Amino acid sequence: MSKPRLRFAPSPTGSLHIGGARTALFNWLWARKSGGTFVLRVEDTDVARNTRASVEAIFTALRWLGLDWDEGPSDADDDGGGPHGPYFQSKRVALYREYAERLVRSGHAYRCYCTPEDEDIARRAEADRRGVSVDKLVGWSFVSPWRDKDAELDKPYAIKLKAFAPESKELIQWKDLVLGTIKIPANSLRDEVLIRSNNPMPLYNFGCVVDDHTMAISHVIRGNDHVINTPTQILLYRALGAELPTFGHLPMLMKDESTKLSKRDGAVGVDQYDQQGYLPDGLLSYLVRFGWSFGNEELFTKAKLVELFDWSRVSKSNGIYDFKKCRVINQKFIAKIATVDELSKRVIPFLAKRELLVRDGHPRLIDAVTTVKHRADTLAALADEMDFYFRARPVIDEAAAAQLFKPDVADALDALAVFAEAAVPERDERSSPFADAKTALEDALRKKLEALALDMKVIGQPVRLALSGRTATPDLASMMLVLGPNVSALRLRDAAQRSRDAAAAT
RNA sequence: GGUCCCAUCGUCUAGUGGUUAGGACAUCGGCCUCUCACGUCGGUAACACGGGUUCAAAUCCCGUUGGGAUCGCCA
Repeated sequence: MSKPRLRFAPSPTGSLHIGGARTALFNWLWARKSGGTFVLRVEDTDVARNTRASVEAIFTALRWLGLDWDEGPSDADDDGGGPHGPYFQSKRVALYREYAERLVRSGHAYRCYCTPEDEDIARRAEADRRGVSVDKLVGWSFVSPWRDKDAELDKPYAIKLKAFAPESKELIQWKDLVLGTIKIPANSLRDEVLIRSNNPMPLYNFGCVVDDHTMAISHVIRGNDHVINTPTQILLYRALGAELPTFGHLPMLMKDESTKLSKRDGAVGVDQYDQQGYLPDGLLSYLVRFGWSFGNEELFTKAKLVELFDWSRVSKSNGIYDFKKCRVINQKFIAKIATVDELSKRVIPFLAKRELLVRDGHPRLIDAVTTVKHRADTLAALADEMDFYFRARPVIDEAAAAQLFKPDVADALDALAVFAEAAVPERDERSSPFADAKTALEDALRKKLEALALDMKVIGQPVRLALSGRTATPDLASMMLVLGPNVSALRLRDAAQRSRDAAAAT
């Protein structure tokens, strides 16, 4: 048994949709789990809707997610040159033509000289006959008069598959990896156009099968909306005399119980998650739950996913996409799974957006992240929590300052500035673990307050505001530690000064 | 309407003939506490309905209801 080959075959009509990302993930997971191959193929046959920018966006999104492909384009201009290329359908038109003609010769397909206009006329006639409007005409399909003729006229023609079989009692069936055995009556199928009369691009089902066949794809894993395409594709495989791949249809992502998730429903583009500061594995942890679960665990690294993934745990029912829950998962991922090191690297661009130029390896970066990682649900929020550490002067919450910086706390703030200079250690990479240093400083601070006859409940908020400019931050000792003795003292003295000035103002 | 698929707390789910139907998120309340978080303890909350099969059904079968997909010379 040869190694599985799976593929993700997006159509470049926009940025990568989270539904597409979910599909890509499942294909990628099984390829990695099984030691198989993950192929990326671009289904760019809809010239009117495809854009170069979309191709780039999809590649960027896939790379950001870490879903690397073994075969496929290397970028929008370069086909990559894998063993089964090209990987852009637009570059494979000769192949489709060749296969279509072969099907005509073998009698599985035929040349249909009806024009789309002919079909349209027939459609209207049928609608009139039934007394309904054309857009209400369902369950009707055009039957071509050319179906059983072997004509070769000097006119444009479409190539159609002979699938329409009203008298057939046959059931087309397959064992779906997710859904189990599915049986569909052969006579419910239509004669599908394989290649148009006026356009060399193949239609979806045909291009898909020719490519999956020639690319030796063994597992076709896709959304549930493709179940209905499967029987036609099976017919195509048969006509080609090709072996059937294993099909698997994943449940859909819904907006609510009765609406499919659409572009207007908020953040549905993977790029938006990147911009908002989600972690790739955080997003993936949420997405993987649409179809797969592992007990009550909901936080997974890719490595863990590859280890745990199995088809037997894939579910059949649609799921409602919950943006809030997605955010919560990301928050937990930041707090519990992501390493401080990774977060430090990833938060830098988000600090830069706030004009805080912190370089990787900055001595306080790791400590700073340590103090706030359980307080943020995105990297953007993380950067916000860390903002005051890296600003020359904290941005003071003036409303809070008016309440907290009163003359009666000035002496206390000055005293604590002295304390900071004496008791807060300079930290570097060789320092003791942050938690230990924090505990030690906490004790010292407590003793100091006792000696000064100050109540933490009273002086806590003024100190917090002095150090950070804010009223909600990590604990005092942690902040002093990250800021260091000199900056801590400086900020406390500034606050003491303001407190005295407040007396003059009133 | 035809064809196909699906159905456990608000949401995601565990459950594969015998469970007080479990968890997570959300929600509500307590604790912790220098603030906000985090953490922690506890509460509310579900097998869509109706028939079978069986000593026993959330689990198997049938039907009903509800929901989804699809019915293009789109993908």
